[in-house]
Order: sequence, then C-alpha cells, then structure tokens
Amino acid sequence: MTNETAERPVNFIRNIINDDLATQKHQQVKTRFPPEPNGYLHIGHAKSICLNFGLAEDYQGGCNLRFDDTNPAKEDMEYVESIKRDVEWLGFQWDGEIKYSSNYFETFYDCAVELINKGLAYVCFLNAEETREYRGSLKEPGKESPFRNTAPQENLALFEKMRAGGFKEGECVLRAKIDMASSFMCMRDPTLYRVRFEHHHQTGDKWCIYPMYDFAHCISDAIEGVTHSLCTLEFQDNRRIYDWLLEHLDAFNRPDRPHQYEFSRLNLEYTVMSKRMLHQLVGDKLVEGWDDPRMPTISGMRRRGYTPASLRDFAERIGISKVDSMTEMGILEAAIRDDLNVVAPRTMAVMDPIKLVIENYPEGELESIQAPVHPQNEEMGKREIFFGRELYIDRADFMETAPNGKYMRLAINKEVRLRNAYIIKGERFEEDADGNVTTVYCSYDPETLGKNPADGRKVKGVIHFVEASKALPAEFRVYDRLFTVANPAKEDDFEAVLNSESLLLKQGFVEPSMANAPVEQAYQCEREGYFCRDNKITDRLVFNRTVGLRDVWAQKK
RNA sequence: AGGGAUAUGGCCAAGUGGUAAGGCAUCUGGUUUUGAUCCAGUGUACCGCAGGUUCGAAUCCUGCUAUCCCUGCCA
Repeated sequence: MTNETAERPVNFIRNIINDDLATQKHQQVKTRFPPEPNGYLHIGHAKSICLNFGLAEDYQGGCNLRFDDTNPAKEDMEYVESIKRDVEWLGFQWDGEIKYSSNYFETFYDCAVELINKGLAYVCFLNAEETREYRGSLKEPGKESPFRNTAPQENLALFEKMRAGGFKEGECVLRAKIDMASSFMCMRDPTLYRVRFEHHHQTGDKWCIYPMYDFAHCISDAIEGVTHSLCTLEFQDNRRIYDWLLEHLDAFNRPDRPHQYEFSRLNLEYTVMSKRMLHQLVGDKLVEGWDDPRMPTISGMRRRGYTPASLRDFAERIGISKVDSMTEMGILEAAIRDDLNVVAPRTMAVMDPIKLVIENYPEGELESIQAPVHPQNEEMGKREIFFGRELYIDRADFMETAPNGKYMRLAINKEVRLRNAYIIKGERFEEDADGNVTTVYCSYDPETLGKNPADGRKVKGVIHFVEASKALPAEFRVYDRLFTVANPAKEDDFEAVLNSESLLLKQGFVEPSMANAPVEQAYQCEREGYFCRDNKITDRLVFNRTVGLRDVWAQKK
C-alpha cells in the first residue's frame, strides 16, 4: 500500500481486509451491494453503498450490484429501476453486468440437490404453525421433524416434485438438517426453499419454488467471488448458517470463500429508516411519495437538494463500527453545507416580501449591477441584478425600532446595507389594519455602491432584496424535521409524532437571473439558506430549501 | 436453559500493553457588503462498573451491569 491509504478512514473492516491481503487469503477485494427490490433506497443504504463501493475503489477491486430477488411476492421492477438510478446518482459504477440472485436459481437448485444427497436436507411436511412449535424456544431445544430422516432418494423425488408444481403453497418446504438444539435459532433446521406460485419479475413463471435469503445469499456471494460480504448487525446469528452452507457445498468450501462481516446500520435522529415505516408513510399519504423532500430516501434527498458528494462525505464522517448508534442531524447538515458553500452560486430571494420605497431615488429609473456569483470565488463570474426605486425586502428584516444595540437590520432612523447595492436609511413606514407592515420608506446614499461611506461612518447590517419591477414570483418550500421526537421508531404509533410543520410554503420573489434555474441545481439564497429548483414541478418557479445557513443569531434569540 | 453482539467527552469515531486522534456540536476572540464562510482558540473523557495481572492497561484476565439482536415457509 502507498501512503495514500493513510488518508483513508480507519475501521475494523479495513483492518480485516488489510490482514486478508497480507496473509494472501485473498489477492483482491470483491464486495457487493445486495438490495431487495421491495422499496426505495434511503440514507442508510447510502452508508452501505459508500462502504461497499468505496472499499472496491480504494483496493482496486470490484463491487457488484445484486438484486436479492428471492421473494417475488414483495418485489417489483419499479424498485429495481429506482435502485439503479440511485446508485448511479451517488456516483458509483458496479462491476460488470447487474446481477440478480435469480440468475443463480438453477445453481441453487443443484446445491439443494447436493445437500439432499449428502443427507443434509429434507422435504418437510409440517405446516407453518407446527414448524414453529417444533422449533422450541430461546431457552428450550426444538424437536426433530418426523420427516427429518426420510432417505435421500425419497427426498430427491419429493424435491423434484416441489419444483414441478406437485405441491401446494405451504404444503411442504425443503429444510437443512442441522441441529434442532442449537442455541442459534437459525440453525434449527432452517427452511431453504418454499413453494410460491408467484410471477417473478425476472424469471417469469419458470419457478414455483423460491430459495430463502439464508440459502441464496451465501451461495450468490460465492458464485460472484465476493471476498467480504458486508451486512448489518441483525445478521450476526445468520453468519452461522452462511458458513455452514458454504462449508458443506463442495464447490464453495475453499480457503478463499466469502466471509460475512457485520456493521451497525445507520439511525438518524428525527426520521425513520425502516422500509416498513417508509412504506406506511407513502401508503397513508402522509408524504407526497418516496421522493418527498422530507423523506430520508435517496430520491427524496436528491429532490431536496442534497448532492452525491455530500452524501458520500456524510458516510465518511460517520464511519463504520459495530456500536448501536443514533446519529445527530447536525452531521448530515454540516456535510451538505460544506459542499454547497463552495459550489453553490449565490442569489437573492425574498420569501416573505414587504415593499421598500427609496424616496430619493429617481422615479422610473432602473440600474443594472454586476454582482459576484460567489464572493469567495471570482472565477464563478458575475450575474446581473437590478436596483430601482421600489424593492422587496423580507418582513423579518425590518422593525420600527431596534430592540437592542446588537440588532443589525433595518429600522426607522437606522442605516443598513442592501446586499450588493447601496446603504439605505429607514424614514417611515405604513401598516395595514392588522398592524402588519406593508411598505417601508427609505432614503439611500448614492455614494455607497461598492464602497463604504466616505465620512467613515460604520454601517454593520446587511440585508438582501429584489428589485420589484424585475422580480420573478416564486414559491419556496421550507422543510423541517419529519418527526417531533428524536427516535420515532420507538413510539407505539410513529405517525402520531409526525411534525405538522415539516413543510412551510412561502410565496415570494427571486432575481431575474433565476428565470431558467435548472432543476436540482443548488443555489445559496444569501442569508436564507441553500435551495434548489424542484425536479417535479417545473412549469413555475418552485424552490426546495435543502438546509438553512448556520444561524448563531437564531440560537441566541 | 439460552445464544449472539456492543459499551471511549453532548453525537459519531480512532486506538489492538507505554501513558486518550479526528469530525460534528458547544463556547471565546478576529476578519467579513451573507448575524454565512474563513481564521485562531476552547473540553478535569474516573475509556460502562468492580476486582486482578503488569514497572506500566481503554487495550490482558475474572466477575458484574446496561443496551441491541435471534423462536418468518421476510430480508
């Protein structure tokens, strides 16, 4: 390894890989990302994707994308398409063709036959309930199935009949003969195959028996030459059957066979990560869909304005370990801000507009100003903004009288800088019957465009604006956390704890330079936050707030 | 009569017998036409608890405790 690896993050999996390479157990690294196509990918999957594909990149190995499609009842092509899209969007390229567990159905069948011939698998006619009773409990051993000692020849015939459609769903299953007294429940003669007369999105109606995850996964890994099979903590017990199967199958019982290692799944505060709950939110129409910008799905976060780079950076920041953890939103937000701060063009938008009239500015005059696209990066160029007698500013940027000496916004008799333009001073204002400010009248200092006052007076506050005649109406969607509690999954009814203010719609204005803002392009609306044009509603200007700017002022208030 | 895991500052997370990295958050200054960014600084961490081994332990041993996972013909 070169010293470049010193730059890489350190974690227990990398330590294992380094050892395996050093001892020549493996010559190269092969990983895989094995989603079941029964839902959309979320930020937790992104963690796994970054781990698996990242390892493959760093060790110059490969990573397969394999759809774990062993349960046709729950799976759908819509999901395989969305998953492919999400992985590519994140910036990863899978090794070779896309793989499906169903590619190997014939091999699985042969493996089952091998086990039957070795007396290590049998067809069992106990029904589901009986099987559960026979399994015993956590503290008591199970009982052996009466079908456990059927002769291999007979099992073979029975299994062939299963494949041929000779048994009804639930009538029988193929089980491995392992140990009904094992302390690992998954080793008490686990089911290998079940009968399902179900149309499969890849294999059509060719099969009516489908392998179980435990049987299919290890063999798929072995077929693909996976060296390090990474999964989450809840599969730790399953590692025993993973190993047992590969050790009892002649073709795969080799020193360089795959091994499974488990890391902890991502838990993020104020959201849920379980597919079941995500499905429920979509199904109950509590969100717009899988790509609702409040969802922790990759497609939702993409629509919200998260970038692939920020998600990859986030994955790196949280690291990999085996500790059950709950990650704060702050880490995610820091990652997206750090990315967008350097790449996002700046713009000005007013989201809760009030009129501002500059009384000493000539009526009917409009001036053009070249404003930097990014104040810290001149190479990003300039954009044209306008200045005139009538402008819009944000309601929150004006008060009749400053509450204290630290107040930095506009007030009567107080001076403030209009961002990219002149210094103005509040003179008087008008309000409606309800006491809401409607118009603020100001004077401006014509000698302060691009420079400070010659007399040396200090004007600290800066507020943003949009010139009224050129302003473009726009909608802003301001998102907040989806739930009101840090760990909604722990609630009896997680939907009861949804944040009713997770979406705020605001009608305001953007500068004319935003007229043709491309979808998903990140902008920083100065002093407001990072926004991007919605990728679904494109016939008008709709902007999603990705994340606000860090706001020390708001924290202190 | 169970078994499998995990416990390092508020949140992540390095560390694998030689005297506790880093990130996020926090707080304090400085710069600033974004109360942003940036820069500099900021933490007495009984390394879950209690014993033990050792010149020396977060790291080894013993015993506890807490939390998570396992009894789908789901993955």
